[in-house]
Amino acid sequence: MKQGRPAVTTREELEQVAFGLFAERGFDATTVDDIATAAGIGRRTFFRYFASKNDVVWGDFDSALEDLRAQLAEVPFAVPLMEGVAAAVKAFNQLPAGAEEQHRVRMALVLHTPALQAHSTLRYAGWRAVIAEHVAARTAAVDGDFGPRLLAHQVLASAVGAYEQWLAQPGSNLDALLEEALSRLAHGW
Amino acid sequence: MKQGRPAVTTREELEQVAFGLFAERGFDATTVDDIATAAGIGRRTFFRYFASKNDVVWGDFDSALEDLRAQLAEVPFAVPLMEGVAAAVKAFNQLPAGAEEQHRVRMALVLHTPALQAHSTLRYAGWRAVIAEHVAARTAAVDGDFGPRLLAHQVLASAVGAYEQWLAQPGSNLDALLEEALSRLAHGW
DNA sequence: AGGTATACGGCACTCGGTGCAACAAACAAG
DNA sequence: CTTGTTTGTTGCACCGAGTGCCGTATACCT
Repeated sequence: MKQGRPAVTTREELEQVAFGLFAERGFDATTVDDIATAAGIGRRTFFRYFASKNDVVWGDFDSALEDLRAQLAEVPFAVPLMEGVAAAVKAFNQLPAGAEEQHRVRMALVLHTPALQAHSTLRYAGWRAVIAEHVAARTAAVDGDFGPRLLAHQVLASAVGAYEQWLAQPGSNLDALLEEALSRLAHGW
Repeated sequence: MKQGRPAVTTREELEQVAFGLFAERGFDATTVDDIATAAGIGRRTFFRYFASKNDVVWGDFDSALEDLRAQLAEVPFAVPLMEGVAAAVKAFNQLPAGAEEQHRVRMALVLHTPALQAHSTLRYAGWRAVIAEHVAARTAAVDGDFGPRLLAHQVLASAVGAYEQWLAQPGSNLDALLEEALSRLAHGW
């Protein structure tokens, strides 16, 4: 069944290697060549695993998005819109115990490195689309309506704001920050 | 008094040339060489006028930010926070009659071109900083407080959402969309 | 043993961006 | 008019990300 030459490494392994280098010399000072060499693969091969150097930092964000989509779909229809969204967003950002430190490093990279800050917008678009889709489905919005898109923007802004605060304040509680940010929003919806 | 070799062109002129090419072939298919050649300058010179190809699209955003800052500073202390912010944001996005079409083109580029979407985040950071600074000043927040940063994120999200809607719906009213988006937020603050 | 599917990775190229150094054009002072 | 100073232009060489092409390597299957 399993035909073809076996892959010589994995995204996870490359991620490990790359994060090591990023921690050492910083994201910008690490070239794709550095990563490839450190991982013992060809530079060209690196780009088979990740579409760009930026994408390394995001792990498999796409499957995480699928989880979010599933989370949202499971929310009972009786639950008020914002309540369900807030619950799903918080669940989305719940980390398995022990992964906290790693997640801090990852998010610090994303939020404090200009190149990654910029790139993040493209990833956020997919995230917003999941939220907007859910909102549209739950509010009987017609295509092109303002509501879903706007709410998705505002929810994302709340989440990013919460993350910034979480990173800026060591020891703070991400879940509580998300709750605070999203409950502010809820008043308007 | 006016010493030195005179500049051979201006940012505005380069902007004109560049927008012409962008309209013709699209942003990505236009190289910096194309712009420089079309403007009759050297490629290296282009980068004396704009730090990057992306920045061409933003005109002199920095001075616009200064206007926003001034707008906010002028808001009487008696005016409720969100009311003042909303007024300033709407004023910031008020266009001189006739400039509407040009502004649509500019914003469509920013919001619909991946490379520019990504870059926009870096510009937005400055914009958010202006808002956050104002909010901090008007709410007696101490440094590191969550409020100002979060509100800035949410206000920006509202504005971007409004712009997206404005672009998606020909004939829609940007000011009204901003009003709607920001009034939603106001309930939580 | 031969075929096929899949992954690796070198090569050459494009494009954005930068540091450096030479050159050009203005004005001012002698 | 010449010389110096200031400021702007531009070519050159280089770096790094990203891509298309293509030959090669390594698995499994018949």
